[in-house]
Amino acid sequence: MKLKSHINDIIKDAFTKAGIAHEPMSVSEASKPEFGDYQFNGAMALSKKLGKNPRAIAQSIVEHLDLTGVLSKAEIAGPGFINLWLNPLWIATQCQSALEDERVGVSTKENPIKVVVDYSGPNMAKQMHVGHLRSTIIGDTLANLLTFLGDEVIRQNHIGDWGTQFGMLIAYLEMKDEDGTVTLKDLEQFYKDAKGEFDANADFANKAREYVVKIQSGDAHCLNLWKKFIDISLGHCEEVYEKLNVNLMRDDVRAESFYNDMLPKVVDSLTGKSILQESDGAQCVFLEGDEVPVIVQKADGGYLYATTDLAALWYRAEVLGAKRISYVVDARQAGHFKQVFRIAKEAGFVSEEVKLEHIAFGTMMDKSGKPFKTRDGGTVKLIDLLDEAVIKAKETINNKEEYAPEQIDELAKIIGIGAVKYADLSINRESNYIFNWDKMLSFEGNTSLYMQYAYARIQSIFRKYNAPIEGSIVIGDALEHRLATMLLRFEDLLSRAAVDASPNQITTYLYELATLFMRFYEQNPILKDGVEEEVKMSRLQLANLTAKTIKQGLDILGIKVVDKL
RNA sequence: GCACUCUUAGCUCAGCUGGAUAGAGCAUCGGUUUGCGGUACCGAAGGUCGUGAGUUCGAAUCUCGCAGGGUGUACCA
Repeated sequence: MKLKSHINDIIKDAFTKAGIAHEPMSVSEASKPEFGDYQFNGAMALSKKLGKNPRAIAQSIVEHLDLTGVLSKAEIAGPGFINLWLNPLWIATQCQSALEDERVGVSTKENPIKVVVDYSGPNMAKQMHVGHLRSTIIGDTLANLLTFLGDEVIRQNHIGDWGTQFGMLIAYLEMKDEDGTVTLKDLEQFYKDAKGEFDANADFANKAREYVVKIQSGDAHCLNLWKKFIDISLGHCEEVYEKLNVNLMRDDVRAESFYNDMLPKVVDSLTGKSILQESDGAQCVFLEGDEVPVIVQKADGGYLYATTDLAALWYRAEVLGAKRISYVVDARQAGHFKQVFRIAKEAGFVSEEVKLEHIAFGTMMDKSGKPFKTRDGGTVKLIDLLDEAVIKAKETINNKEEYAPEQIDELAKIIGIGAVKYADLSINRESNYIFNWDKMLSFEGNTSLYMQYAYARIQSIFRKYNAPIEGSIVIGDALEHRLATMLLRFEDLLSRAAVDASPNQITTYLYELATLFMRFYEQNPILKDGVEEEVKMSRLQLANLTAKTIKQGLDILGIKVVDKL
C-alpha cells in the first residue's frame, strides 16, 4: 500500500482543479493526532509564487479535494496547514486486503533494478571480531529489504584472501599440519604463533617470503595450501553467519584474489585515459581538490586496495550489470570510497547513471565510550560475543520448567542473537554507539524483547481463541484508526528505509507499531466478556495484521520471532 | 595544517524532502490490577537542539564563522 502516493495523487488532482500550475510537495505524516493522519504544508510555500494569502490557497485546495474515497475530512489550520483525515471505511478495506496478502500489502517494485550489496568482508587471516558485526548485519538487512521490495540483489562478500601475510600463514600451516587435520580453531593464536616463528626463525621467514611469491606465480603446492587455509577460515565465518541468521553463502564470496588478473588492466586503461601520473615511481591518480593522490600501483609494481576496488567496481557495473552498488563499510573509509568512486566514474569504469554509495557506519563503543575491546585490550571475537548473548538471553526466560532443554537453547539463541542485532540496527548507522548488555536485553524501550513480547502476546490471543475468524475490519475508536493507519504505512516506511539504507527506520516503525498496539489492546478488549462478536472479529484481525507486520519487519532485519517466551 | 564527521532532557537515543507547543526509553516521582501474557498501560517532571550570525512567512534540519569531540590524511587493507 503506497499510502502517501495515494494521498499525493488526490492533492495533485485538487491542484489541477483549482488551477494551480505548480507541482505540489509531498504530504507528510501528521505531527500530532489532533492534526489528523497526514498534513499538506505546501500552501505556505506557494504563497509567494502565487502572490496570494496562504490560507486562501489552502482554502481553494481544500474545496477541490476529493473527500469521497481515501480521505474523509480536511481542515485548514494556522497559517495554512491542511490537515487530512483518512476515511475509516477505506482504511478498513485496505487493512482487510493487506491481511489476505502474504506480503502484508506491500507491493513489489514496478521498475526493479540490479543492486550489488557489498558487506561483511572479513579478513581470512584473522577471526571475525566485533568490528565485522555492523557491516554484516546492516548489509544483510539492506539486501533483505531490497529483495523484499523486488530488486534483484547480488550479495557480495569481498573477503580479504590476498596479501603478504598469507605466505607466512601457509608456511606455518604446512609445518603444523603434518597429518592434515588442523582446524585453525583459534585463528588469532595461529597468526600469533606464525608471526612468532617468523620473527624467531630466519629459515622460516625466508620460506614465508618465498611462499608469497609462489602463490602469486601459481605454484600448485602453495596454492593448495592457500586454498585449504582460506577454506577453513571461511568455514569459521560461515559458522558466525549461521549463528547470526545472516544470508551470506559460499556463492556470494567474491574474494580480493578474484580481481587479481584485472589489476594490470585497470592501470592500463587509466593510462590510456591520461588520468594517471607517475610520482616517486608509483602510478598515481591526482584528483582535483585532493592533496594526496590515490596510488594504484606501487613503485615496486605491486597493486593496492584502491586498484582492487576499481576492478571490483568495473566488474559489478559492467559484468554483473548493477545499477546501484552499495558498500557497507566502516565510516573511516569514507575518504577512500569517495576517491575510488570518482575515479571509477571519471575513467568510465562505471557509467554515470549507476549509483555508487558508501553505506557508512560508526564504531561500536564500550560503556565508557571507548572502542570495544577485551579486558586486556585485544579485539573481541564475534563468535564469543554471540555465545555470551545466548547465555545471557537464557537468564531472561521465565518458566523454564515449561520447556525441554533443547527448546530453551533454541529460544535463547533467537532471543540473544536477536537482541544483539536489534540493538545495533536500531541505532542510526552513521553514529557510534555504546554497546550495553543490560539495555539490549531489557524488555523496556525500543528493544528486541519488547518486540518479541508484543508479538508473543498477540500469538497468545490466538492460542486462546483458536477458532475461525469471520467478518470484516471495522474502525471503531481513534486508537484503532491510528493503529490501522500505522499498519498501512508499512510500505512507505520500507521504501524510505531502502533509499536511505537505514535499518533504524524499520526498528523505529516497529517499535511505534508495537507501542500503539499495546495501547490499543489495553483500551480495547478482544476476548473479554461482553465484547460484541463483530467487534471481536474486527479486533482479532487488526491484531493479526499487527503480528504479521511485526514478523515481516523483523524478518527483514534477520530476526526470528517466537510464539511464546 | 587540510578534509570529513559529530555535538538534541541527568543517561542512551529518535527527529524523513525546513513546518504548528522538539519526541521516546532508562533513571526520578505518582497512578491503573478479581490482568484477553502487568516483562503491560497512563500521568508528572525534565531541553535557550554546542555557540554566534545568515537565508526563509517559518530552522534541530539549509549556509557561513567559532568552540569542543571523533576519524582520515601517498606506496597496509
